[in-house]
Amino acid sequence: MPDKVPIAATKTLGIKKQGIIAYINDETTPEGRLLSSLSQVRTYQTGDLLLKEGDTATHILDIATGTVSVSRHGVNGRRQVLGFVGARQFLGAASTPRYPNSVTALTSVQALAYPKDAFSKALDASALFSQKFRDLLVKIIEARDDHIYTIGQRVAFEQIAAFLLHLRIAQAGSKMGDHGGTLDLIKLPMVRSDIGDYLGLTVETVSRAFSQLKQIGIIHFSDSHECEILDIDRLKAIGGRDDFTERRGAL
Amino acid sequence: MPDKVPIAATKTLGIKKQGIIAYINDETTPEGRLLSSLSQVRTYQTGDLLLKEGDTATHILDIATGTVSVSRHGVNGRRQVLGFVGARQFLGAASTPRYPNSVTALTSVQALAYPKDAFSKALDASALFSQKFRDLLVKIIEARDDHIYTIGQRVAFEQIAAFLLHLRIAQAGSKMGDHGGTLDLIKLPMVRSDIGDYLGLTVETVSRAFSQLKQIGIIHFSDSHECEILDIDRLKAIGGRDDFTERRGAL
DNA sequence: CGATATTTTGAAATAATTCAAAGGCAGTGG
DNA sequence: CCACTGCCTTTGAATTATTTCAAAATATCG
Repeated sequence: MPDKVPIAATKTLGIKKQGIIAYINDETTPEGRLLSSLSQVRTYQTGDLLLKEGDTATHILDIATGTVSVSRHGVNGRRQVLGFVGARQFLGAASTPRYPNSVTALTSVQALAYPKDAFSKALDASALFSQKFRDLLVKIIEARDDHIYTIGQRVAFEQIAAFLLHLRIAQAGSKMGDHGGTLDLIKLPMVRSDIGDYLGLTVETVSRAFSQLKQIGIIHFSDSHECEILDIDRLKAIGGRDDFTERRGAL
Repeated sequence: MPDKVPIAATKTLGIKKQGIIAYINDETTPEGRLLSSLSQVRTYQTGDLLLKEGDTATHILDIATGTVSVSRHGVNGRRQVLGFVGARQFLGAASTPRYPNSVTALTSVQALAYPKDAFSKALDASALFSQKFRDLLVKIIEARDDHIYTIGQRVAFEQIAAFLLHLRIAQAGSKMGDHGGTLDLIKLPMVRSDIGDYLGLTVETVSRAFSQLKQIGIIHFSDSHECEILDIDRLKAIGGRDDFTERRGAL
């Protein structure tokens, strides 16, 4: 019986539970099982490129552990970071034959790679999987809309506050079922220039905004990649869009 | 035989061909036909609200004629326009029970309203419809990414150029099969403050950017809502992100 | 045609960038 | 183990893009 289990599935048994695709994929259909068996585990180091904009789109990636940035490069050295993607989020959906964005590892990363064709077939084979995947896409759109609102309507100061609130929710989500606690200790795996490119600001402005929030006692940094929220209410007053509902999935 | 055709379908026969949903909906399935028959035509005047953020999400709207803006309102009078949506684009997808955005008519508008439940069922019933709809969602994400890049990385001057290029492609798309010509005569159904709220700029800055482009001979306005592109190459040099592939669908 | 809203332009104020430099932290090799 | 190197972060001062405030010109609507 062990020899009937596909190699990839065996290898990935531990990690699979962490991927959002594995979570929503319907393994009651033959295509669903096939998709599951065809996935491969890929590991990356900090700084590695998982996907490169312009490359032929062959796989859907499902982040199991670690964090990546999704970005797009302009002609003159400009770069826009479109999002930071962590566990239980996926990457690689494209309407064209090529990836529109680059994906870079901010930490060491374990990802599951699903071949695009098998992925499509599994979606076609299961209305439920299709439905859940569609829901993830809609949530990505809603997250992009939040981002657009932040960049378009808020000043630097508020953008940073909104960014922290956003990370807070994202990290609360990935901790679901965990030993609770530490909701207000935010990990920032990205460097300041990533944050700047995410918000359309310079590193200096990002740094100044953090300093401002520190100075008025709203946040505290033990080191520059770990932020403690001291006054969540005031932080929400500055950067809150009402609530920030939890959103999952990312592109 | 005529009495077997559903009333709504009869009434909407002329208009249906123009909606993107009718275009991609698979009427070979019973649910597909049902969806088609359940749609109703709605007409709006300039300024009317088609959907209001926070209202219960009951329908998917498919714009047949006219243009609308999709926007989100902040607490302190701020407003972010997320997109301008014209013929052959749809609205109303939401991951929550309520619409996340408001939709306002910029011109008189004819739209087809599909009940959400019937819409979901039709998607479940047809893998092809589901696939095409998924593709529209991915294209919306890609359009949002273009928008984020524009707001985050470009200066006012370039944003306006990019905006014009974007409209140009959108309008070229909706003219497909038309008597050709006039690709470089851009209609601007929205007012300057809509453009400002779309790009995160003030009306004054928008106006100044247009004036700048006029002065260097790149564009010309016959009236403030009709822009002629005189030098497309220079416009692309300023606001072009490489290409701007044609994108369809919108949220 | 008059009244109202939109667009444009100007001048002053401000937020953010650019340029510049110092301080902190991590990794490498003597 | 410490010092050196390189990168990241922070802070300061000058510059610039955009906003704000204000008013005139133009278009729109009843």
